[in-house]
Amino acid sequence: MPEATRRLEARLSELAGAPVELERPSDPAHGDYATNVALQVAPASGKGPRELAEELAAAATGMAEVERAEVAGPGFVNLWLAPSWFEEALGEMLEAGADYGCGWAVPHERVQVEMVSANPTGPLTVASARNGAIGDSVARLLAFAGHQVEREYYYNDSGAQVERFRASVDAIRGGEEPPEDGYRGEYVAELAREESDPVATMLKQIEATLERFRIHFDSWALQSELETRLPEFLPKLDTYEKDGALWARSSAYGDDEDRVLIRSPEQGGAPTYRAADVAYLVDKLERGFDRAIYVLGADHHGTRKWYGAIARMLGYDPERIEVLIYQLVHLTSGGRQAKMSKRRGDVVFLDDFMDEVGVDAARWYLANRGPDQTIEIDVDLAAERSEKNPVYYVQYAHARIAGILRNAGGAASNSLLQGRAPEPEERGLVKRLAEFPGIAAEATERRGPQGVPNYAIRVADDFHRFYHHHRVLESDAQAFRLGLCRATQSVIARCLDLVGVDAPERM
RNA sequence: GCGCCUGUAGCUCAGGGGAUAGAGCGACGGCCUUCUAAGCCGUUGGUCGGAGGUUCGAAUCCUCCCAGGCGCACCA
Repeated sequence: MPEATRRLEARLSELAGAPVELERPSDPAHGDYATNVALQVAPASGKGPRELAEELAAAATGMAEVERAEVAGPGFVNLWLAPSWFEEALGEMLEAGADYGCGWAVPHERVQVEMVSANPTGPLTVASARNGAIGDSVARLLAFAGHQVEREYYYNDSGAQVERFRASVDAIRGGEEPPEDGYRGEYVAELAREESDPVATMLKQIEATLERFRIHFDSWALQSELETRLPEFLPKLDTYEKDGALWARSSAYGDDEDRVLIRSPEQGGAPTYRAADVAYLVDKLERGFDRAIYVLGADHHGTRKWYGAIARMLGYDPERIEVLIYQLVHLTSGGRQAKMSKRRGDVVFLDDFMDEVGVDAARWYLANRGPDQTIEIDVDLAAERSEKNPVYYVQYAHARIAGILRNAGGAASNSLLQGRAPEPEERGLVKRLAEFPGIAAEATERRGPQGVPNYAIRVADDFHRFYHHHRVLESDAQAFRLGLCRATQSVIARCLDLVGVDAPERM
């Protein structure tokens, strides 16, 4: 929020005796900013809301940033901003440049975001892609907010699934069919033709796919390695034996049920995945992360409370553990639906999806929707490289601005109106850009990136409208409009970057 | 049966207490000798699943009901 707005809010808050949050009304007839504070405070003050609103409006009229103030409806105060507000706000953005809206978080934390973490038993699917798109965008938002962020991939290289996978490859190598509960598909046959360890090959392939998807991992954690540290942690847990197995009494610490840590002898006596979870959680926290975020698909939501429970059991502050759940993804093409399951032939792999729609559209469509929504992506629309596709609409605004700036050569850009009143399209655009820090902060705190791309569409709307109505170069307002272009370009580039989409100079 | 998520325009979805509920796609109609028409402008289209409740004010918060998705392993 611009400093000028903060000043306004502070002074109005003092007058009203309650915190004022200026909001942007949807109807332009209601001014540039509005506040409902009179409605909220009136019951306690003994005055009528209209009367209070009148007092606030009268006081606001005298403020330098305010051109005009009105009372409307049951007691809203509507404000129209003075030219000086637009100059100051744009000036702030230009001064901040690419850093506009960053670094607001206090205190800065060390945060680990663990994401994707798919078993290395097959290529990544679109379901894992949503995990990555959300996790990576949240990581980017956290870093933008000022936190120190590390991305980690945790892979299971020692459980029953991996053994089944290896057995399937070995079977084909021996000229047999994979076992009934094994893995099939083209990629299994391909791995069987190579000599290398299929798990290692899969991991390499997964990393390459993720790099292509623009997710870079700082570290990779192995389940087998963490399991070796179990003897260190098991005695610290609240456990009991039942039916020959060792159980964690997690239900006493907020989990829905108790979980088996060590299988009974009849089941092989090996540690479960849950046991490795314990070692991993301690490992994360002991490595010094203030916060550890797990990104899990809805099919794992049953274990959501487990992580907090073991933190509590081991005496750590459970607030340091966060579990982000996202719902499933369906793809449609020509009205038909593809279901994703790694063991069947009709899966949609992330690489195929990127081939089909491009990396930009893939990232866009997977970050575009709230994590709580089960989403359906129309592959045909996502693949369309045209005006129908919002991702290109936004990129086009960026490229258009790049074109103007190229044509401008080194012409001066600033935030000075030189006594001119800003045009409606200029007002709209500056106000829109002023929303950006709030949008980024809200997306970060909600751990949901979807607000960013949706906001970027609004910025592109406002820019295209401004562009259509006003000339930038060789106009009387050239320097101001070039400044506006620069600020817009930088906000669009940042929005796209936060969801892992490129901002092209030309299209 | 229990738990989590969801139900908003024909379709896919924004919307996390405010004024007349928005966008994209779809459908229909205008605008290119001017910095990129991947653009702009307009029309069409909604009992916000239902019923109660809280509030000056509810798509938004609470309760119940209905419908759908996902879980409820000594798989992960």
